[in-house]
Amino acid sequence: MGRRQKQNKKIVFSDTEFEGSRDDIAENDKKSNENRRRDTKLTDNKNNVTKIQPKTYKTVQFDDKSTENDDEYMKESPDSDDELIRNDQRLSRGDLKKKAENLYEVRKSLPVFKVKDQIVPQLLDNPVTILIGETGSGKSTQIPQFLMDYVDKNIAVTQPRRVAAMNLAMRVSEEYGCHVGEEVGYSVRFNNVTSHKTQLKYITDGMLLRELMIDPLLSKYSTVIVDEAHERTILTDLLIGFLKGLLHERNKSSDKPDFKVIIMSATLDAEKFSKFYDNAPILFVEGKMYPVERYYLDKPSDDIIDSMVKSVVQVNQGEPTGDILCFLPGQEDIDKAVEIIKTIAPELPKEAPMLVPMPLYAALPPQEQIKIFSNVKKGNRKVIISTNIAETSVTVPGIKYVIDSGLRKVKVWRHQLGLSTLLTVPISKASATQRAGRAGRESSGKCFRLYRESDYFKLTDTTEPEILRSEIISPVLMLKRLGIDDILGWHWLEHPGQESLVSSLQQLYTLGALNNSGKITDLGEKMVVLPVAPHLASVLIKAQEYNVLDDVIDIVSCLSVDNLMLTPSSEKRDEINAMRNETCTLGSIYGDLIMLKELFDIFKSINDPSERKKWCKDVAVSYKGFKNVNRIKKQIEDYMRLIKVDENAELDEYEDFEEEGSKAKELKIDLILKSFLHGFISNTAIGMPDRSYRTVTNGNLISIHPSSLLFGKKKDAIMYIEFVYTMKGYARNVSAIKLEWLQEVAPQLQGGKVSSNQDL
DNA sequence: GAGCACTGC
Repeated sequence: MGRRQKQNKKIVFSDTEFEGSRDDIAENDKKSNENRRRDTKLTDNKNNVTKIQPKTYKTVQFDDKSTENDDEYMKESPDSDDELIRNDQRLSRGDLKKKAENLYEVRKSLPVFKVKDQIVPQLLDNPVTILIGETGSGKSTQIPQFLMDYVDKNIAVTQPRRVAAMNLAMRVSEEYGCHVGEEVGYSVRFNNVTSHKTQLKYITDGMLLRELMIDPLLSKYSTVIVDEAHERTILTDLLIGFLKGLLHERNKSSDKPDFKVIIMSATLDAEKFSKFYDNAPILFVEGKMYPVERYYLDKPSDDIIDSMVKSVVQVNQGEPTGDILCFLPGQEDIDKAVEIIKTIAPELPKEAPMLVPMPLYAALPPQEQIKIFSNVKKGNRKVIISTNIAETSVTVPGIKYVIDSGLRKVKVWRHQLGLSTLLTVPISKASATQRAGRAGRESSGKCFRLYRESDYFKLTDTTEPEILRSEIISPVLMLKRLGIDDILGWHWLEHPGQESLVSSLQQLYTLGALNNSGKITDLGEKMVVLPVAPHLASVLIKAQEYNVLDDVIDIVSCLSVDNLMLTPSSEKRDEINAMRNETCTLGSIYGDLIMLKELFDIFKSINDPSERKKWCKDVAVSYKGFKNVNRIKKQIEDYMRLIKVDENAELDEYEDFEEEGSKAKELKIDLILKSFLHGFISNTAIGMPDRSYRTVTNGNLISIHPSSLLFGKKKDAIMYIEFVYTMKGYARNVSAIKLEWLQEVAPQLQGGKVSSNQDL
């Protein structure tokens, strides 16, 4: 390449060597932006690329909360995210106005505020605008407020994460001078804080899609702003696609367009969005980041944990105060690294700060996660060792050094095989920049990359959009709900590929969501409403027929909560397994679905919160998780009433297993499992004489996952909710089923594959 | 016979 000039600088610590380059991130990103802009002009003259720069640009230390939208996660010790929301309801209108006036001074210093007069006319003149706002530009908080003065009807600003939507609404309502839920509000799952007054609504993209399913014209809104579009989640991609059709629909009748779309994104992907929306203009606003120096290894690492630990020690001895953030791909690596640092920390030279390692990953219990926000003793140095969660979802304050393995874990869906694989893969350049940027939020910092600079140049520019490597049954059902017949020819922002789409259509047909001509059925309309995957939605509807809906709702709710079952440490493993088998007498025979039901019943039966917590600890389940199960259960019950599958079937009075005779209990369990079998008929396997299992669909070898209560038990046939491939094929959330049920539930299964005569 | 990254409804 030779594009960049280097002043080499070496830091040496045993066999970990960094080759330094003095470029900082801001500088380098600026260069690559310039390259991109040049490319745009070269390749597409019609693209109107406007670079807007603040007239008077000076360095200002921004209030963290005012400039970014992904922060403030888990600062207290909440049972649920919603308890994070500060309560400002007691302030008078006058006090609110005063507060807003004070905040106005801060707002004025934001880069995007300084170019307000240049941006706003552009946004007003075009039905679609692509706004590239770098980190710290203030785009998420300011742009929507600018527009409030000009547009009729409501503005929706979408966010990929709930916490971001809630915090942005909090902040912007303060700036605006109102209570949350008045002129400025938010809408996320379980929480709709809006009123008839609300003009500006921060909303998760999932919630807006849900609104779109109910009102396909989004007639309440004049403007939809899609924020963080560069993250390319499935839901954002879908939304961007739907909005394209909607622009056409809403603006075709009148000369004056009444519907506006703004795509806000970090640096990359601008051209793609612009082309997708018929060469929409691109605006560019610089952000505010402190410089981050980057260093590379001069030979590749052969043991990433070892290199990570050595680098931590090296930074600790060679660099002034400031905490360290390390990126490793997964929990196992992180736990190992933490252990090693804990062990060696007391042995290190006393001149350097004492290292205090802390793990950070989503499966970590909340009380452990919160520790990363605590202060360590003077003279100590925090070392946070994290997964990708610290790249976007959690912002750790006080970070001055980032050490990046350059790896992440990614779940890849193989639709041909109907299984998912968890792979460790190199990150993208965009991701590497984002990780490094975590060191430059409060002051200048340093980033040490545990790979060579030549390896960096080999990385892909951006992370592959999620839609290309995921199961897309639910998106396809949404398209069908909106009456889109030609799924293969739809204007996908990223076309998922024919195979993936055809397989989704076939599965939806098998579930009864589509008819022979590929149109959505009544059942499909009901499934799209339920806040669970289509497979589970069909299970719920079948359960109502079998009159076991309450039990199945409980189980489905448990399945909807991540990290409900905690994985005990290796020393405690046998003890916990024995305890779970003892506690769940039925689960130990029938499997994990019934175990979940038993555990949830016990959880509900304990009234005293501290006793509940103790019980959760004993059987290694998440307390917070079960509280979420309760909320999801209530939501599903509401939706089931809404869609009224069977007028005659009513939600039963709650009865738990203990109150029933053993015969009745057995029958009920059969019906519960049969309900699930209707949704998961292709996730079944037959027990072989050698204790292995072979899938019904294609005879592949499959093993029961060690986390299952049925692990090591011999059954005639099993049904599983998920099929993952790690060291080998594993079935997760396994239940024992009777062989004859397969015939009963799916006679067409005979002789192998589920057939489909659907005309595609 | 041995282990799952991150979100969203």
